[in-house]
Amino acid sequence: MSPTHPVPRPPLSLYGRPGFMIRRAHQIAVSVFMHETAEHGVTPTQFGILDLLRHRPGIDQITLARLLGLDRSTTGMVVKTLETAHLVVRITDASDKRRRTLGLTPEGLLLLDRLQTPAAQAVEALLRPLSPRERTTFLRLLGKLTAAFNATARVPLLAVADPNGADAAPPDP
Amino acid sequence: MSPTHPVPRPPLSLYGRPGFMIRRAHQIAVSVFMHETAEHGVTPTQFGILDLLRHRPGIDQITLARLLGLDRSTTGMVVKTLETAHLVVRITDASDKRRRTLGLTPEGLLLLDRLQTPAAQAVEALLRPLSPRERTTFLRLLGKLTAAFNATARVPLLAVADPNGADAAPPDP
DNA sequence: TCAATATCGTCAGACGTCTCACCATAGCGC
DNA sequence: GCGCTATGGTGAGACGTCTGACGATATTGA
Repeated sequence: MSPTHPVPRPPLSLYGRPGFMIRRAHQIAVSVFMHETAEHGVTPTQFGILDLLRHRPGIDQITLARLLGLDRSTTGMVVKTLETAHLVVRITDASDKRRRTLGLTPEGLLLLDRLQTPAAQAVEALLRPLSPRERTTFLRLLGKLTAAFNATARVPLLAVADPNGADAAPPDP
Repeated sequence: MSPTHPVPRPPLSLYGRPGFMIRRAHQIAVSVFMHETAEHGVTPTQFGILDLLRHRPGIDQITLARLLGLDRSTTGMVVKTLETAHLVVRITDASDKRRRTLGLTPEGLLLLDRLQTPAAQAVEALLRPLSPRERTTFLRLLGKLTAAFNATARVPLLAVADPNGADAAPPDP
């Protein structure tokens, strides 16, 4: 029979599946990020939270979750980890005791600064196989695909608009 | 320097990151698959194993893992789940007692048949936001990106010949 | 005012995923 | 034959992720 594995060669329907390749791409993206930021010990998700918190300090966990496209449980768990690591603080909102407003600690901010370069390198490394033109196309199509599901997905992202300006953004009069 | 944040930057640098969008795409792909196949109670990974086992019955877990781009532990765990569900059988290889050759049970094969339509619908639903031309481009770039990492990724896929691949597939390191 | 509903958050359970450590078996070289 | 190394497989631990259930707090409407 086949004592040792023969080199495969079969036409596998699986390999043409977008879901399969997207999983692979995700796996690779995480791996590349972890490799580039190895010395800092953060995950892509943690980085995402830290990054968002710098831009939108004082938001609560639910808002954070919607901004990142995560569910409440996941967000709460990761934020707790970051709190334990003293990178993030959670303060119960006095005017709404259900809410816990979030913010970066000085250590969190420092770490985020240090992550800028490796994070950018991770992006560069991930897209290296594609030409500049292909990168643009790939990101555009990826954006089109994901954006189309924001309205229907289980956990749609919050519309992100408005740059410039301290306040604005959320509809909070 | 100490980049004290005046935050004149775009609101969320995160949203342009490929890693972030790929995570979203993965999340959406899984969600769409689960929705289309809800009545059958299988996950994309389980489906991948079932599908592969039909094409390559008798392979062992390690080969399966490499074909799917998964690590040994994950594969072992998922296969065990499938075995418990009587969809897959594991037989210790008489000539190499370390190996456990895998195969589909009649139930597994039947389930796989029933999954063909919903799985195809999941692919269709996932790609619906893109035009036919964009779909081709997207899949080509996705394939190029993932293929480029097969040699360097932690868990590279085994080389698999593509029936009618346009190009890509640099099978020479 | 008080009850119904909505929202924030947590917990438990499930699955996927990776790494590291370990066991059992094979193969190889001396 | 014996040890060394390679390989198939399992288990523990960690993290991310989702769903469903539940408690606490707000808001709203009769």
